[in-house]
Amino acid sequence: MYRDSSGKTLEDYPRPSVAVDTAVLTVPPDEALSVLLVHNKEGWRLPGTFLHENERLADAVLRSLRQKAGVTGLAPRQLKVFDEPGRDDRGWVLSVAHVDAVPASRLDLTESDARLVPVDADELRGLPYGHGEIIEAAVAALRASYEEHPDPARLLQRPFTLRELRKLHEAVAGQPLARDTFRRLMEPQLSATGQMSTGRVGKPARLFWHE
Amino acid sequence: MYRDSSGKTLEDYPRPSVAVDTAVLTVPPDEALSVLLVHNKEGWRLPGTFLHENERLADAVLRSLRQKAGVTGLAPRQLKVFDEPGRDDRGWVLSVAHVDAVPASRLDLTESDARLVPVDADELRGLPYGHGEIIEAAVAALRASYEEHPDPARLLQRPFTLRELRKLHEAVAGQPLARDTFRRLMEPQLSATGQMSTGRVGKPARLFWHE
DNA sequence: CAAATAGTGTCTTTTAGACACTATTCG
DNA sequence: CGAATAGTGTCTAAAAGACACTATTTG
Repeated sequence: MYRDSSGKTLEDYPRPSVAVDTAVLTVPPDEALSVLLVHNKEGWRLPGTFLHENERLADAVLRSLRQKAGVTGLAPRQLKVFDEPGRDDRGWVLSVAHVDAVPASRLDLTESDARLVPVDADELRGLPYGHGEIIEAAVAALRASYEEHPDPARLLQRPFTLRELRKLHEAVAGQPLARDTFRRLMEPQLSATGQMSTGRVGKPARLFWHE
Repeated sequence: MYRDSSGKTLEDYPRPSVAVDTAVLTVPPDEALSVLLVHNKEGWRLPGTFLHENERLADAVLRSLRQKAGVTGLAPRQLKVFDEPGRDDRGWVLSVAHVDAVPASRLDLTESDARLVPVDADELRGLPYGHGEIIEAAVAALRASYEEHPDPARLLQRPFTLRELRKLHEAVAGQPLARDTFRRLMEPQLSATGQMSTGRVGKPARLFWHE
């Protein structure tokens, strides 16, 4: 047992509880970029949990998402630590905000108190515990990661046309993107599968994949 | 006192100790971008401290820097949380890494076990507790902030010539910068003071200030 | 055939980089 | 005067944006 110069151990000093809260972002088919909210006694909020003993923060995030949205296999990224004393009336609580993105098809919202809300909804401005601020930072982080790369969060699960990729980017960016500029930036980073899209109106498009 | 569904309070669950560690970056006159290290029983490391009860993380950073380098009035920025169990043999310790930048003239290294080390020194690669990784992230964050703006960390304390500003940017970037491109980017963001530099060889240069 | 979409080419504008030239000061 | 630095102009190359045109499919 480690003792400091006054003979005390770390356990003799007060310690905060540590929580994780996560903005899970997704793009449902033909819808806008949305964030996952869960319901508890106090209202709608980001999914979160308290850190267990000797658990990694990322593992606590995965545990909370498995329980609250039935989703697994994510790769959460830290955003920032919320440390205002008094922000949680249960006591001294630090919260480490995270962001992650997941294909909408992998979220199971059927039997849980969970739903998706578009990230520009007014409702999100008023969330307690700084959760609105977390969502803003999460959206900014996702937008930055999509700015230069085709699909860093792997939101597309199978080969896609340039149109499908552009529609995804437009949902993430929240604004339309020029077709030719988009193609010029993305095509060099993609590999053609050799197959073509079928079924819809218009000339069939090449299907691409990346990495 | 808040009690959960099993009647327990937050204090009944195990909690980690929380520390802060800070990479303090500076550019001494005519030297390279450097980081502040302090000495303790185990060797050289980044300055840090344990978070006190109900203290803000930024305040813990300021407290540790006041004690260990006699510097005040900084504005620390969070980088990331280190959470590997077992990273600290004193027990379960989370560490929140921070970065800050300060004019070299404001550091008091005379009577403390502290020194400045250039950020590209091999010695920094081997620091324990992920401190080498913190320094890399801190340098990247500082470089990103100087990429587009004249002096976001206020490392220049009085009016400066474009040459002085460029030398600062070259120290931060770790590489030479083209004179004309640099001027084209920075001059629109500066205000001329109307005064000129004196004393050195060459044509006197205009002195600028910003904000 | 009309509408919709894919694929490609080209022109213009903007920006970044390279370089050249003149101006002013110190030693 | 010569070296060093400031200030400005200009040419070129690269990138971004706008637009036009052809090709191929569905209904």
